[in-house]
Amino acid sequence: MKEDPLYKNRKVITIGVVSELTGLSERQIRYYEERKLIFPERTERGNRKYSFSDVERLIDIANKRDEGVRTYEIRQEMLKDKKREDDAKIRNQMLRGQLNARFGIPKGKN
Amino acid sequence: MKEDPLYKNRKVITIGVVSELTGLSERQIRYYEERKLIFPERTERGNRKYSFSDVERLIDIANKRDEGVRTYEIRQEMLKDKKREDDAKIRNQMLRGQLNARFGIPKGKN
DNA sequence: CGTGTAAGGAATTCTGACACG
DNA sequence: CGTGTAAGGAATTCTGACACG
Repeated sequence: MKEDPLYKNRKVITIGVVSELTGLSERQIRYYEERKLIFPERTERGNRKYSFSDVERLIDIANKRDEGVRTYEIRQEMLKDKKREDDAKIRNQMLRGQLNARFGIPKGKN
Repeated sequence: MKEDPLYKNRKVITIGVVSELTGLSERQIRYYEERKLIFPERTERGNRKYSFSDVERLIDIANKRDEGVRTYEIRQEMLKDKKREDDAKIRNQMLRGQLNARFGIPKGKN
């Protein structure tokens, strides 16, 4: 979908730097992964790599945790948001399909 | 000058990842720093951190090296480009100053 | 000049576990 | 549940140097 040069989503930051950037301990960062709140990639030998998006998400998580929200609840919210996005995407595609079928709208920029 | 959320310029990538991203050896990357072609930041204990801009510059450097351009020459080109930019910036500021002095143009963005 | 490599040490990261609560 | 910590090992990074050319 997105272009590759979206620096924001490229997983290139090691956990130590993420820890500095977010103020979270490495233990916390790894735990949030265990709870499926964050999904780093891995280097060949297993070192975690995060994107700027991940860093922002971690800051969000940290704020919610400060408010007392549990990791399970944070995950539920995430899944809800994801569902909304996916539904919106599907509605969009259906609309395009209809328009295209009836009027032969030339394919726009995605 | 620029906003902080410019992911492109934030120095967060370790040399190992930069090596993967550019295909250059760590030795080469450190050498280009020695030759003042690249300027990573350092973590508290001395580990180098690079930005996406740095990665792109390194790829440029690698291409020029492949063409046989020497590091010294690459540096000269860099300095020339920098001077052009700086001169343009100054001309721009002078123009703003003139306009402002004569017509009191409200301060624009930057 | 540009890059490879072996050297030795220090810092990083990883996993699984025990602890407290 | 969420996080700290000590444990042991493996991988990372650093610097200064020798090598070749």
